[in-house]
Amino acid sequence: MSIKEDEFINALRKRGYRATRQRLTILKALRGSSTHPTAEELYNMVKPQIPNISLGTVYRSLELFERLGLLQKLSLGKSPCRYNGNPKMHYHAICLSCGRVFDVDEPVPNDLGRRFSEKTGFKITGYKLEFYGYCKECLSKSRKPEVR
Amino acid sequence: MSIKEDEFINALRKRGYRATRQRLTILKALRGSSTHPTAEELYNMVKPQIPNISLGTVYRSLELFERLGLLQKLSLGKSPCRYNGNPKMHYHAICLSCGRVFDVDEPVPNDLGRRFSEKTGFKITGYKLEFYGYCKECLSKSRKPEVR
DNA sequence: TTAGATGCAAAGGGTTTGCAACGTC
DNA sequence: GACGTTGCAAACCCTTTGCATCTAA
Repeated sequence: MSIKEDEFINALRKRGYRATRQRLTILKALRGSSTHPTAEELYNMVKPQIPNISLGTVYRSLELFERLGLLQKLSLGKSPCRYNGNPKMHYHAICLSCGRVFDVDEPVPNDLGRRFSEKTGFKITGYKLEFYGYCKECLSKSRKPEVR
Repeated sequence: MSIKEDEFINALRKRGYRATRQRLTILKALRGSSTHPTAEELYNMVKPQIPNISLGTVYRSLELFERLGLLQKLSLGKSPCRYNGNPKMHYHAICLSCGRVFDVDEPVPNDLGRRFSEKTGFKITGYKLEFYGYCKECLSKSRKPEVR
């Protein structure tokens, strides 16, 4: 865990960013969470350790982490964005009816996007795969399922 | 084209929604556009034909179309959401530096998500695959590329 | 006829931002 | 000491919503 922390600190310094207590604490909270917390949830998770941290700092850190490829940002319908700091890439399935986010544990085609990258010179640092549809519960409840 | 329009009208009526001029016009504008317009861009595209249409109606229609699986909504960083009405599924590659959206014309693994669906009873109506990274131009310009 | 849809405009709220103070290097 | 970062709170602006009116069925 501390080895990873060093890696993170180096990754920041290498690019001229500072390894502040706020950033370290936020990333640790994100990594330690198996859910996909919102910015506000992270704010509350971090507050016991840094009581006067501000929500703005959380947003600024998350934006930086995204640019550094350290997390996945999930923009769901109306609800606030959720952040996935799990280094293991995985898919999500999002229910269009209740809005819940499900993890999908399926193998990832490992050459996904390689051809595009070679053809265009686009450097892929990450990807996001989201399935949309309706979860079991909503399907059984809905009187008018909007399913193709 | 008119056949497709009939299909759309039926899809709406079947579920108790009305086939209004606004909805038909908005969907046609979206289908006829190869870019991924924002709600406001669609609003301006439709305005010549329905001068007193409101932005709220555009948003409400787009939200309905999404629930019906007729479009793909793309939530990009800070910019407003973009809507992809191209019936042919495709991927996108989003540059984290300049924010541009590139279409990826690569074959889609056709059984993606099938296992998850069978296992969990989740009914998949669509999916979204986005690559993140840095486009050629930004890579060559950037003095401090934030690339892993 | 009547229930769903629209137009309008105001409200909403997640996210961003300016600036002075602070902390890292 | 210099400059990147934070805290605070106000501003932003995309998106949603309430309500009277309209219209598709």
